[in-house]
Amino acid sequence: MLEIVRQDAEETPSGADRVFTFFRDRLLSGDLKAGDRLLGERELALALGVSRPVLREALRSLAMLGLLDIRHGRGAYVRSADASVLGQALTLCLAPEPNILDDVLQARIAIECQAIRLACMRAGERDLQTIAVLLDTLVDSLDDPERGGSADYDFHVALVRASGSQALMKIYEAISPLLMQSHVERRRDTFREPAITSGLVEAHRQVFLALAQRDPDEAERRLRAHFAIGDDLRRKNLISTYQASTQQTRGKTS
Amino acid sequence: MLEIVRQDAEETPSGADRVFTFFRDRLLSGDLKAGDRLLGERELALALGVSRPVLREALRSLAMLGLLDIRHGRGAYVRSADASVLGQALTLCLAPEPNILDDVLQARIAIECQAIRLACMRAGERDLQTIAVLLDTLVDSLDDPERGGSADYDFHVALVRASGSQALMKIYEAISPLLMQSHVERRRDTFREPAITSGLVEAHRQVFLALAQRDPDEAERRLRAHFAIGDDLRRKNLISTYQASTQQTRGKTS
DNA sequence: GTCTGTCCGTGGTCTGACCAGTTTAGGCAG
DNA sequence: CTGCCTAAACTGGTCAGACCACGGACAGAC
Repeated sequence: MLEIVRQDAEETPSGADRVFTFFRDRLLSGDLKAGDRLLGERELALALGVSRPVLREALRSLAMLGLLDIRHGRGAYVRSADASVLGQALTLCLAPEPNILDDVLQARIAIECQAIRLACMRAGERDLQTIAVLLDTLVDSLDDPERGGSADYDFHVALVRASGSQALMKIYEAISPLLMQSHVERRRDTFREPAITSGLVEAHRQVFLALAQRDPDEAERRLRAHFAIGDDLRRKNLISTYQASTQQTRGKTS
Repeated sequence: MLEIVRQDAEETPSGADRVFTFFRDRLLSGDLKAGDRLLGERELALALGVSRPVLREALRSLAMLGLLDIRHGRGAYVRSADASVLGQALTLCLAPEPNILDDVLQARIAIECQAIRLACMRAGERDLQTIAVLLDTLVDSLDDPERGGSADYDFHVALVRASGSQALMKIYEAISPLLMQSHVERRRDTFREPAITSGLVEAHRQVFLALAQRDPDEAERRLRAHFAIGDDLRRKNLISTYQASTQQTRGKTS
């Protein structure tokens, strides 16, 4: 059957907005797939009945949202959905709030705890193998804060990915940039103490073990214990910082 | 051969992008607060050294991201961060994925379970009172799918809010529109059966009780049980649908 | 055959004008 | 003097046409 799309005159849909929603809906419905190339700006403007500046405003907005990849001299291409935009949006939303770092950490715990429960039920053998490899990497890179932090992050990402939930994964990716902010420096301050790092590895191993045994409750408990340790560490670090124990002057007491 | 010194020493920051990031950073740093009014387009264009179309592209992009509220004849005003953009972005990101509804439900469970744990520790008396009131509302609106669904939603939102975590709250708001899609119809199909609805209320009550007693583990367990019931319901509904039990033909078996 | 330079199509920008809502200030009537 | 009503001066919204800058493709020279 033939459906005539009528862009009826609502209340001031305002040209650029019309074009914007036009393309957004095309993207949502799947008419436009990632990699598709759009027509030239002049042709599009003509086809949609708007001037080029207006068309450009809409296109630019779509590009800002990460939906389009506009390249000078090449053209505009549809880009696959990207979580980075999500992250930016989240950052903007949380910008005015204080104590965002701790808050985002709570979101992280939320996602991971649910993810590992799902993973216990749905993770495949390859998922477990991947995580096991990352666990080894974690052990191998204990003395390197850079690589160690990266391995740590990869481990947790693999955990979330093993849940098989795209929604959890996307949200996790979205909060990752916020997470990074505090993660690296925190690790930089603690990696030197062997008791801590070895405990860290042990915590990861226990989480993995519970996952491999497909025990959701146990896995979540281990994971929460792992986070609790980090929380303790952070608290102690805070205390020692404010106690003016100037013996370790490497950190900035900002 | 006069060599004219060009001011753009960078690598194609591309006018509109410069303006965009300029304002975005101002918003992030707090230089621009919600409610502030921007200068006129002509003045801004002059001040930033770009033409009006370029300035407009940037402004329009910011408006699309929900950061600005541009009104014809009035001017451009800074808008407080809104979770609706987050929701849109998430929708866009998850659009190409199948089974988004179930996935988003997993995210919801993740957020709520962590939220209630935090709530057990941080909820104030007024938070508990609010939730108690909503619980009563829930009881009072058992026979109305519209009001009942709304009360249900409000109850869970209050739960998350009681966690005191803005990050959890924002993410919850972001996934809410996705949640709504499946929530209303699901409830419409089940509200008639008294056993279910009464069980539903009981589940909510138990969650609240555990929260009031500040017992994180118990609260999470109750909450998970509550979700598990919904899951069971959905599964049974699915089964009965595919068993061609045509006695209830209101639902489309798309 | 490869390299290179020119050409063409693309997005990027500018200018200047005009249209359309919104506010406001001034003038006119009471 | 007070009140309303109109018109001017904002504001953003749109348009047209032109030109610049970048990238790739083709054709010519080596």
